[in-house]
Amino acid sequence: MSLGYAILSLLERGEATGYELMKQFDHTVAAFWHATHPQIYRELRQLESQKLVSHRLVVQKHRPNKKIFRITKAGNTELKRWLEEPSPVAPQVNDVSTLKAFSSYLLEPQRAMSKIRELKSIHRSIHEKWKTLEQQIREVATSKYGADLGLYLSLLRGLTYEESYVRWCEMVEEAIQRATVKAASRSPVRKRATS
Amino acid sequence: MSLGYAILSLLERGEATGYELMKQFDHTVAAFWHATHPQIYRELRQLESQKLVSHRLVVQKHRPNKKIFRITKAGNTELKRWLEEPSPVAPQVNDVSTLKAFSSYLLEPQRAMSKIRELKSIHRSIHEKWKTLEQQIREVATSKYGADLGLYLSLLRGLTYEESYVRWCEMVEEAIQRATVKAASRSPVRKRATS
DNA sequence: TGCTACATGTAAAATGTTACATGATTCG
DNA sequence: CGAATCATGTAACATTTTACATGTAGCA
Repeated sequence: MSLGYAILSLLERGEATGYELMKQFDHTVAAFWHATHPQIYRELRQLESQKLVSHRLVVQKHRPNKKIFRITKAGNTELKRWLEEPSPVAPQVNDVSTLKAFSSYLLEPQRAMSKIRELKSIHRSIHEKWKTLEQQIREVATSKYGADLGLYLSLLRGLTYEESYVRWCEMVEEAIQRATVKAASRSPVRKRATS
Repeated sequence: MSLGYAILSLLERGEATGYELMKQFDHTVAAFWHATHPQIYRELRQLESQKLVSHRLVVQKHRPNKKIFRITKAGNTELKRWLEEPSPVAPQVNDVSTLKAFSSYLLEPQRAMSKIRELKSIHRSIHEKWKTLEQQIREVATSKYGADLGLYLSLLRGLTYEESYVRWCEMVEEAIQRATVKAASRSPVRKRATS
């Protein structure tokens, strides 16, 4: 129940509604976790049944009431226990773009090339976003050992991940170039590149 | 049904049994896709019902019979169509180790430090494995535009991914160091580091 | 004799996504 | 006046993981 621990990790930093947790997944911790709201509401109910979180109801006029969740003492203990436990080494898996690269030889080289350039520009801009954020919080986050440092560390993962994605795109471009140039240079007087 | 396309991508390179596909997921294309055998058998049945793959039965004595699957013409067409279609940009998500780093401030700095070093050594050795493989196939794979190039490109993704993971671990070590040293230097005559 | 590899599958549980459903407020 | 945001949830569906189940062959 990793999602449960993700929620506990957020609630450890302060109480929140399901809706707020959802937004945190989409923004703050997007670098390493994603969850949709039905998932979150379901998991919150489960965590509550295990007494790892509790909630209080805030009655609102002219708006639906909200349930503000907080982590319990038991939840805090469980979170710490889980931190100590060894994590399974999950290899990088199920990346659709890499899967497409695997079969990209079925496309014309020029087509494959333009696809990879599109992908590069997307990841380059995500990388820029992380970079900006990193610069903004670096000083404060690394000035003391606490929650901000944790946020900073996970943000760094987003940064290095996107960096590696851009780097990969560049290597793919080079490799395609090399493969097509080499192939062409072996038959200099050709009519069509692929036949 | 991305798993379906992963299977079609493998079968495009040659026929295989469900068992062989499973092994390919675990070894050859482990850099970007993972699937368990119940998943593969189910997906093969589904692909067959859509006429994207077909199979022939090979009767074996003293062993269970095997079904050798191959991609159909329709499957090949569908694979090419899918390659052209734009992929959703999936951000890097649901990494348990990064999630733990997010809450690592709950552990003693020394404990967090030793955890990240363990993680680094694991990813360093995976990285080495990809690096060796890359060097072995680079020349052949980039000498012509074909299936080997595709394999090479996806392997490069595994390489850059693990590289970025190791780099991240190093940055985490540095950041923890900085945060604890800074905190300590603000109270030079201390009895305990954390109190 | 016990472990690994071969080879296939089912069943159940857990997890994740998409669509449906409600209703007020704020911004342009 | 329409779109986005706030705030909650359900229902149905799809996907993924784990455990169960079977049986042979080869190796140490």
